[in-house]
Amino acid sequence: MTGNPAAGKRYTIYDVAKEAGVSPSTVSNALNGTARVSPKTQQRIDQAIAHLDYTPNANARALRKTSSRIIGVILRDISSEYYAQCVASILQRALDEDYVVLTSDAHFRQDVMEKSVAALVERRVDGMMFIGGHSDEDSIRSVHEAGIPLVLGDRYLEGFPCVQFNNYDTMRGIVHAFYDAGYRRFGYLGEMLMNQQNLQMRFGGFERGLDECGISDENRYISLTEYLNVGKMQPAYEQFTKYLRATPPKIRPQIMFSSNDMVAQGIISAVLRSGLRVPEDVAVIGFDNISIAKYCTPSISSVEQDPYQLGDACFNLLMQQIHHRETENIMLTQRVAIRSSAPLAAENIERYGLQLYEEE
Amino acid sequence: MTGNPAAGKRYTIYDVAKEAGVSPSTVSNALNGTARVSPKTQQRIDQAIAHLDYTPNANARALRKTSSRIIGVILRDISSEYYAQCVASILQRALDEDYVVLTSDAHFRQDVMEKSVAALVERRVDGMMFIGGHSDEDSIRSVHEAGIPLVLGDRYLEGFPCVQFNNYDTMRGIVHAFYDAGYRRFGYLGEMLMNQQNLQMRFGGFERGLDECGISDENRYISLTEYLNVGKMQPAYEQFTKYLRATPPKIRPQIMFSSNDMVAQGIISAVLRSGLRVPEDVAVIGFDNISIAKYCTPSISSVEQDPYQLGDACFNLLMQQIHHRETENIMLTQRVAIRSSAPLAAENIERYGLQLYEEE
DNA sequence: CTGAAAGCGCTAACAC
DNA sequence: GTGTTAGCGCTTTCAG
Repeated sequence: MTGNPAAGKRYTIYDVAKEAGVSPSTVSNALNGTARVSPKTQQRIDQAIAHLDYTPNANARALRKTSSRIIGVILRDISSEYYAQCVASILQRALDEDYVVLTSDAHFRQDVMEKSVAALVERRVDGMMFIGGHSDEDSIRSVHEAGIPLVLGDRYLEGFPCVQFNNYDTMRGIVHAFYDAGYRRFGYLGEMLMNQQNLQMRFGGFERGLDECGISDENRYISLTEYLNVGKMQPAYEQFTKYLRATPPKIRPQIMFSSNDMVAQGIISAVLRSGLRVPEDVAVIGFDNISIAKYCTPSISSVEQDPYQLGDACFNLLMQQIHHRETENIMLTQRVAIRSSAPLAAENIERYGLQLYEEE
Repeated sequence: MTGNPAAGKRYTIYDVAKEAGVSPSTVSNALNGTARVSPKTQQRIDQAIAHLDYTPNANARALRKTSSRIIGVILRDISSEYYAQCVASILQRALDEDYVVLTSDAHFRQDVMEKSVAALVERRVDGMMFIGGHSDEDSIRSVHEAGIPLVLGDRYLEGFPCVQFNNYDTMRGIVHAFYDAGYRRFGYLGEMLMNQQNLQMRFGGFERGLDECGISDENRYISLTEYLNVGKMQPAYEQFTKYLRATPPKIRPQIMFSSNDMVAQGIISAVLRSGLRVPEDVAVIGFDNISIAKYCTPSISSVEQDPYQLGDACFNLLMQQIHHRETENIMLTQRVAIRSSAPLAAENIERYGLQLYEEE
């Protein structure tokens, strides 16, 4: 709090050393615990630091050391509750471990992704996390080739450390569970799969389940639309409204699966505003279990995949990578939240090895 | 793409200089456009850079220059769609302007806030943004005293550059509008106001409106609860369910105002699950206009305050601060999205100078 | 336990 | 147009 130098200008370790009557290296040692410092000296240094309101310059430190203690996080799209919560957990872990986080949002664009990656490389981040990515393999490979530790979150790419959810098994199990409960016509509405590996797994599990249950093509309504990559509810709403209008009741799916809760809500909305009922006419199940899902009318059945757990696991894995420890990919377990939009008995869920999400 | 040095180790400007047969300063000039470089030399340098896959070290640059081209963003709580979207717009602007963003989430805690601020100061950020803060005046003042440019977003603090929304006028106007439409008993459910200036303004405008309309105390139901600072829907739901059970119909509010859409949905949920109707028995109006609001059943009337506009304005203001230009505080205009949970004729809204949010 | 000196990678004077 | 050199603030040998 003592008078600072001109704006921007701050005191250096030399100023502290002079004030404390020791050498800069001793101050450095005291600051970092690099070598023992006598209690007396320590105290004088502490006083000087407090007196000058000295703050070490982390950029200078990063320049000198091999590590910057910066990690970079690149998201496919930060502007959803789900990924925001994931980031929140990463930020917390980082703060605890004295890392600082450079965040970047590619919002689905390859060029933005490349520029973001370049910026992080220039800052000499100690490691990077790619969360929920999309058609950006080149960027990832280039980071890897530059020798920068990296981790992929909520996706999988051969040869890279990953944290994934068990999308395939979950979807497959849910299909079986609803089949057992008497459902015979199934629908899916979601984004184009393209390079989104997590969505591919979901859809793969879905189809596998249908195959195993002997559901024929005419009893499947499948719509993968690129519009959903941008907006969520509006396109889902419009698309499904149109579909309902054009399709006789006997043909339309008894249950709709969707790629996230926003899309699910769009579908529900379409059903209700078309004068039909959820779940009696069409049941709907979402993904992500966003916080509002429980309170919607009807409440939305959803697949929960804990974003905090995701962030946490990514952080752990990245730390291991940075410290050159052996790592194994992490598979996190999704849980099924059964609510009004697609009701089901708990035992139906658990029979297929799925975990039930219990409301608090 | 040529073989990199050992992991982490990268080529320097000297390597590029040697490869191109020029001096480091020429490379620097070529890189930064600091001085004219002959086309031939430029080309040789470009080749060398490409050949070595050279990336400048931004930390070294930051050490040497007066600016780090890092900005710090500290959020009260990043884990909501609203603030995530605000961050998204900041990230985009930053990328365009060649800044890099260190993000921090205080999640309402003073100690976390302090540690975050310290970390950003160590990195010598060129400026900081405090978005949606809370009881952290000391941190802000200390940053200011350290001579670091800063901006406050979605809040106001005397003496600091701020970007705010017109909370007071909006709330006041809405009260009048609903009064005109015949409503006589008003309620408010939200977080404790404490140091949250934006909430204080909202509540202040609310009370002012009621006073002007001559609404007596017994026709006001006001609940400011600290539980809402943590969860949103669950506590709102529980609280309002309890309230409804304990309160005779003639006394309960005809319209409930709430501090955000999550709370609004909690209230709506409580009303519906108590066997009452929205809006016939209790109308409900939220805040933030999150993307799902339009698609809930009933759709939620809400006050829209564009998070992208907020982020953008904060970024602009911070740039001005950094470049020592004169700045004026920015007041952004909220818009009222009228939907089923609290219907109202458009002219009622516009009569009080409020802007109507038109659905796309 | 403490100090002197070199150097991390870059830019900015200032020569040429 | 280009090169030489010093130094940003720190850590790290290596002596003492």
